[in-house]
Amino acid sequence: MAANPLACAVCPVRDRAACSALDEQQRSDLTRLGVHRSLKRGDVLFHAGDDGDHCATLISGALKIAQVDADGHEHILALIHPAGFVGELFAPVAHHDIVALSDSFLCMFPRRQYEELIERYPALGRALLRRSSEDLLESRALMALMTGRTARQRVAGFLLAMANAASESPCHPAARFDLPLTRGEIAALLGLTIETVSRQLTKFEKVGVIKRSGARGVELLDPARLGPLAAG
Amino acid sequence: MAANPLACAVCPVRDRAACSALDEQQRSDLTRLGVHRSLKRGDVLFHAGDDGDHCATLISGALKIAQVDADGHEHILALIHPAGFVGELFAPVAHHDIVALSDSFLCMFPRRQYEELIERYPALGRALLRRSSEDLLESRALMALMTGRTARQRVAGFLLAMANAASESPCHPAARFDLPLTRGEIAALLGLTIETVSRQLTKFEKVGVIKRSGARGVELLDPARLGPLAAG
DNA sequence: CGTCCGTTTGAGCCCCGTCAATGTATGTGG
DNA sequence: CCACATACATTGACGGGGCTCAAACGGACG
Repeated sequence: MAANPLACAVCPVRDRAACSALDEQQRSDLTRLGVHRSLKRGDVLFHAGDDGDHCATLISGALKIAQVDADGHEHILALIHPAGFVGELFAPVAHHDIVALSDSFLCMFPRRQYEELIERYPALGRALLRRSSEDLLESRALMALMTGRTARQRVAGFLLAMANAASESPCHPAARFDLPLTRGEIAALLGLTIETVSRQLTKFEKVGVIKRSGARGVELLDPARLGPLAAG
Repeated sequence: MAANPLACAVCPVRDRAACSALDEQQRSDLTRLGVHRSLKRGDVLFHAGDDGDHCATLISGALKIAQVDADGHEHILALIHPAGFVGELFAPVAHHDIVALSDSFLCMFPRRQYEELIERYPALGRALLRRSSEDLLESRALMALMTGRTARQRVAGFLLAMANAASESPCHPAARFDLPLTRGEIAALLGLTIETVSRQLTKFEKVGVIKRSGARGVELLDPARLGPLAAG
């Protein structure tokens, strides 16, 4: 957890994050508000019930939006990727836990002052609206992935989604990547159990669709066959 | 499907919808753009793949955001209630089908001109951001309702959600209401089959938690017992 | 009265959750 | 360096909940 002056000039998400809607002059106002913060895997950024007095932009790494139900089981409601925005501008307290899935790096801002900047610079508000709309689409895609689909379809769909997220170009999936999630987290995301996820992965490996290296590494040997597995 | 001049003065959602962020003068600009439209149950407002050249505010009734998967099964991704906003401002084409669940009434706007109005009146953009954030929360609540829960828990949670939506005051559920969804639509929303939904409802009635009148009517005899059913 | 559409109910089976044991990687202390 | 502890992953056996297939029921409307 470190705090440094921001360095937008070399920021890897400077032209994808919400702040990219601002010009140099406007961004310097934002710079004065924000500080960097780094998280290690497992670190909690916000806790459900916390005062929602900060928000942030993810620069690198990955976060999960999670919730623990009455039975003590964790449900993962969404993943946040670099350039994503974190924080609830309109809720008095946080609804969910925000936890780092891998070592991560963020720009953090005091919420109140960030909101003032939205009023001062409408382009920032429009950029956030765009991000929010994209998050909504992604959330609905995740719902479609999970609703009324078998374990095989969910795991196949998840692998495709992770391959696309790992790739720089959004059109073609990466052939080889590391999962930022444990089996338990995959299960919590897909609404399955650890054992079922594990069994599906072994099945995929047995039929030659993927190859596992260690617990996290995945290589897509036959991406073309994964699509049909996810659909049918 | 009718088109009339707008009558904001008597609009039932005039202080909850996005346009409530505008003053009289600004709203009159919006009025010039929009027309009313009424839908009957089953009417399609937007089709997936359509040019996203219109957006709308729902005045009364209810809509579903739906998608048909490769197997031909419909998945319902979200419900839209009065004062809700419909349309994708940042996508070239519609991702989902938007269909009326019951007879509905909307304000429709050409998207391009609506976007211009957002640029001219930043308060409108902020209101939409707020709505979008709320939709996101709702979408994630629906995910939590469905993930890793039994059929009984899902149907119980669904009944509670519908009772709250049917009530005017969001705190207390309505004791008696009509479901705007068929069994098939409930199943498509909860990720179950028609048969399972039907069986759960008969079980609830047998143990005296609810009473059914016709296919659509539901009376909550013992709302206090429904919460635990949904949680545990 | 008859048709159509949605709902209800029943019978059987399979997928996936539960419980349990084993395997593997990493770190810690002697 | 090895023994040990911890955490995560894999694999197996078993049972139950929900999906599939199938039939009967009920209301709306001509």
